[in-house]
This record gives sequence, structure tokens and C-alpha cells, in this order.
Amino acid sequence: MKLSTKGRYGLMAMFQLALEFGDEPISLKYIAEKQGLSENYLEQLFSNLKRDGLIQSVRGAQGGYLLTREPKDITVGQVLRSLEGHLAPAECVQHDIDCSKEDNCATKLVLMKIKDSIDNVIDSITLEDMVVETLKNNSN
Amino acid sequence: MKLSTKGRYGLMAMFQLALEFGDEPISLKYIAEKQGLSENYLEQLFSNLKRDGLIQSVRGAQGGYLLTREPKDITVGQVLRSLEGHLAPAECVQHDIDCSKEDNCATKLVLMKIKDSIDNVIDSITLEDMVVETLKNNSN
DNA sequence: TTATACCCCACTAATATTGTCAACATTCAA
DNA sequence: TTGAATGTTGACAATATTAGTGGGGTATAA
Repeated sequence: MKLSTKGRYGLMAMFQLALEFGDEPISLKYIAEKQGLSENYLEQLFSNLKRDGLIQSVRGAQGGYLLTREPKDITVGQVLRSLEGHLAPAECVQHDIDCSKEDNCATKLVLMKIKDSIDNVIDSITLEDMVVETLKNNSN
Repeated sequence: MKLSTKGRYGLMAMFQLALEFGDEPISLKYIAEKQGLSENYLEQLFSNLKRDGLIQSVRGAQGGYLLTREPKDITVGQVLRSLEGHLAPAECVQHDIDCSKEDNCATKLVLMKIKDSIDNVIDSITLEDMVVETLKNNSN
């Protein structure tokens, strides 16, 4: 029941983009160094994020990545789903595939409740929330 | 972010034990057939559940497994944790290990909220709840 | 023109998952 | 007493996933 590093690293990187949100594109190299992650690995993650319209890229020297909208308009859920796919605890919950038990499967009901609960949390937190929280902690 | 089959199969098996809760031990073979699972694999899971005091075994002919207490006193959380370990979405949340960022890690705060939310759900559902829900659905 | 950066795809080592299998111990019932 | 039913334990293996690495491109600013 772990989040893979895709989700975790990707979220850390997106947080960094939110922290330095502005007009200047930010390079992968910078993010990788700042967060202590592999640049090559981040590339793959950013490819997903771009495909899903959460970031845009600027090629060439002085290029990099930018959020496509303000941090307050990007949720943690959007980021994690882009990187991990749906955060369902099992296939049958994700695609509504029948586990040959259909509605009678008591376990499925439990798993759906878990999924709903996770969705609820990640869809209610934005990148801006993360930034605000961090700034608040640092000022202590 | 998937639950492994350990958690899923184990919960299905525990549900079966709850459904037929009584004085008679229930054999693995029966449970495996009833739920369509591998008997040998279930053995490993039951070893965990027994270690954590959720079930007891009766050896020999006519033997099998029994819940150690009533279904209403066993939560889904107890079952899943016995099989999967803590359901934290990342190591740093689970053991409070520092990710070298300590308190400043905005991502960790998010992950902790996810964990709390999951814990909240699974600790609030008992095996009895699962049974009741199932009987209700079947009577429709 | 050159350095910087994104882009894309192939590949791999390590790890976790999902079991299988075999030998053994205990108990019940005939 | 014996055999069948059942739990116990530990080793093993196939497969999938994770977590990267590496290299050869292309675009662009300076």
C-alpha cells in the first residue's frame, strides 16, 4: 500500500515548481539538485505531467518547465493520478471490473470506501496549500 | 498505491470466518474453495493472522481456524495491518524516518494526511459490519 | 555556432509479489 | 492402532514492478 517514487518524487518536483511559480521556466537540473532526485528519472515523470497538461515545457537554453496554471488550481490528486494512475487499492475498484462476485463482494465495499477517502484528501489539497503550509512552518 | 493480494485475500478469508462465526473450526480448504483462492497461499497469510492473535487454529481432523473474538471486535484495520504492515503511503510517514528534509518536507505532510484518512476508514469498519452489509444486499 | 536544455526510447538491476511444493506434526475417528 | 484430515514450517521460483541509467536526438538563446 505504498505510493511509488513516481508519485512521491513527482509531487516533490511539482511542489518546487509551485514554490518558484512565475514567468521563468525552471530546469529539471535545478529541481533535481534542489530536491535530491535523479534528473533522468524526473524526465520520465515530467513527460506524464506534461501529457496531462499540468506543466508546459520551454526547450533550448534557459528553458525548463512551468506550471500551466496557478498553484491554487492544481490539486495533489491531479498530480498523483497523472503519475500513478488511479489511486484505487485494487483493480476491481478502479475499473469496476467484476471479481466474479459482483455486488456481493464485501471486501470490494471496504476497498471502495478506502478509495473514496483517499480521493477526498488528495482532491482537497492544492499545490498552493503545500506552499502556504511550508512557509508557515519555516517562519516559526 | 495498490493493496497486495495478501491484504485482499486475507480480508476475504477473514470475512468468510466471520460469516460462519461459531464453535466449529473452519478448514482452509473450505475457505479457499469458497472464495476461489489458493489454499497454500492462504496458509502463509493465516500464519500472520494467528501470530497477531486474530485467529486460533485447531489441528487434526475436523480442525481448522476460528476467530479469537466476535466479528464486531475485529476491525478491517487490524486484519490489513497484520497482513500488510502499516498502511503508510511512504516509509518516512510510517517510521517517522527523516527524509533529510524533516519538518520542511511539504510532501510528507500530504502523505500523513492520506495515511490518517486511510486509518480512519479501516479502523471504523468491523468484520461484523461487512457481514451485515452483505446480508442486507443479498436480501434485496 | 555552441552550450543548454527538453525529448524519447531502450535497457537493466534490484526488489516485491504471488504463489508452489515438500516434509512434517498433531489430532480425530474407525 | 492406524490412517486420514488438517495445521506448520521453510525453501524455492516464476513473474511483475520499481527505480532507475544511458544515449542519441531536437530546439533555442546567446
